[in-house]
Amino acid sequence: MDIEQRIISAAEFSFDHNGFTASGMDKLTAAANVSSRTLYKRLGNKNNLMAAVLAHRRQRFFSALDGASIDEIFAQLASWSESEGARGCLFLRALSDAGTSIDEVAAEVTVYRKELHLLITRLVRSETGDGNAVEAMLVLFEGAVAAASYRGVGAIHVARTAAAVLLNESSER
Amino acid sequence: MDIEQRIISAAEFSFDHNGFTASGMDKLTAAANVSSRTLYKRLGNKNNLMAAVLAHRRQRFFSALDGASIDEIFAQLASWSESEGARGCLFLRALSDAGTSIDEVAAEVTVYRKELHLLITRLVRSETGDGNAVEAMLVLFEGAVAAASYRGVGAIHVARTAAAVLLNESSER
DNA sequence: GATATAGTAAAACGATCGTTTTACTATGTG
DNA sequence: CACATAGTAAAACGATCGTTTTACTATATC
Repeated sequence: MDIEQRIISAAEFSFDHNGFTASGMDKLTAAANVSSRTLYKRLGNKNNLMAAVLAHRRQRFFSALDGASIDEIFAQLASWSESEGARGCLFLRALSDAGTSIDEVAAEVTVYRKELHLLITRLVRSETGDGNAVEAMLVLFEGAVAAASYRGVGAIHVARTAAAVLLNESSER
Repeated sequence: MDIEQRIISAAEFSFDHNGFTASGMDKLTAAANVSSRTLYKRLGNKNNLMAAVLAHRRQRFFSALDGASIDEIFAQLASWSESEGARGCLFLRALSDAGTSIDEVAAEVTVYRKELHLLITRLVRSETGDGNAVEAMLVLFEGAVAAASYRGVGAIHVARTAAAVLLNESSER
C-alpha cells in the first residue's frame, strides 16, 4: 500500500476513535507503522495531517452518499453509521478538539459543509422544484448524525421518515 | 460575588469561546481574577472545574427552556442562541475536546442528555397523548443547535416550523 | 493581641507533546 | 562501484501545561 495513504487511513481511525488531541504523534506513527521522520517528511506536521485526514474523510463520505434522492441519502447515512460507527460528525469534532484557530482544519470543515449543503440543495430542488425545504433537510441531517451518537442509528431512520413527511408537505403547497 | 461562582462563570465563558483544551489554567485564573492556588483549593483540578462548569451550564440552559410546549421550547432555544451565541452544543464539544475518557465530564454530558430527553418526552406526551414523536423532536433539537453554529439562528426557526408540522401530522393519525 | 483563615504573587516541578536531529540500513540506479 | 533516495530507530530539544509549593498579606474571630 502507498505509505502516505497508510498514514492517513491509520490517522483517520485514531482521530475518529480517540480524538485529535488525544492522538499523539507517537500513537499515529505506531498505528501506521512508520517512523516519525517519515511522517514529517511526507505530511509536514500534525495540522497538515489533520487536514489531509479530513479531506480523505470527505471524499470517502460523499462517495458513500451518492443517492439520487433525500430518502436515499438518509438510508446511506444509516448504512455508513452501521459500518463505521456513530461517534458524531468528525468535522464538528475536529473544530471542537483541535480548535477553530487552526486554519488548515477550519478550511477543510468549511469545504465539507459547503459540499453537504450543495448536495442537499441539488436533491431537494430535483424533488420539489424549489429549495424551500433545504434548510430543514440540513437540520435533520445534522440532528441525525448528532443524535445517533448516543441514541443509536435508529435516530437516522427517524430523521429519514421525518424528511419524507416534510418533503411531502412542502410539495403539496 | 461568590468567588467560586466567579471562577465557574468565567471558565464557562472561556470554555465556550475558546475551547476546553485551549483554555489553560493561567487563562482561567486570569479571567476569574484569582490566583491558581485559590482555584485549586476551591475546585480541585481542571477536570472538576469542567464538570462544575457543565453542571452550571445545564442549570442555566434548562432554566431558559421552561416552556410548556415543543413550540415554546424551540422559540426559547432561538432566544438563547441570539443572546449567548450559537457555537454548537457545549456538552458535545466538551466530549470532543476534553475527551470521552474524562469520567467527570462524561458523567455531566450523560446527565444533560437525560434531562433533555426527559423534557422533550414530557412535552410531546402532553401534546400528542403518546410519545411517537419524541425521537424526531430530539433529532430536530440537536440538528437545530448544530446547524445554527454555521447556518445562523434561522436554522432554529426552521426546526421549530418542522416540529410543528411533524407534531400535527403525528396527532392526525 | 494572638491566631486561624483565605487570599495573592510567583517560582518550580514533572510530565507530555510536537518537532528536529543524529546515526544507521536497504535499495535501486547511473 | 559509487551514490542518491527513502526508510528505521532513538535520542534530544524546546515549549506548554496542569499542579504544587514557598513566601507573604489582609481579615476576622476568640
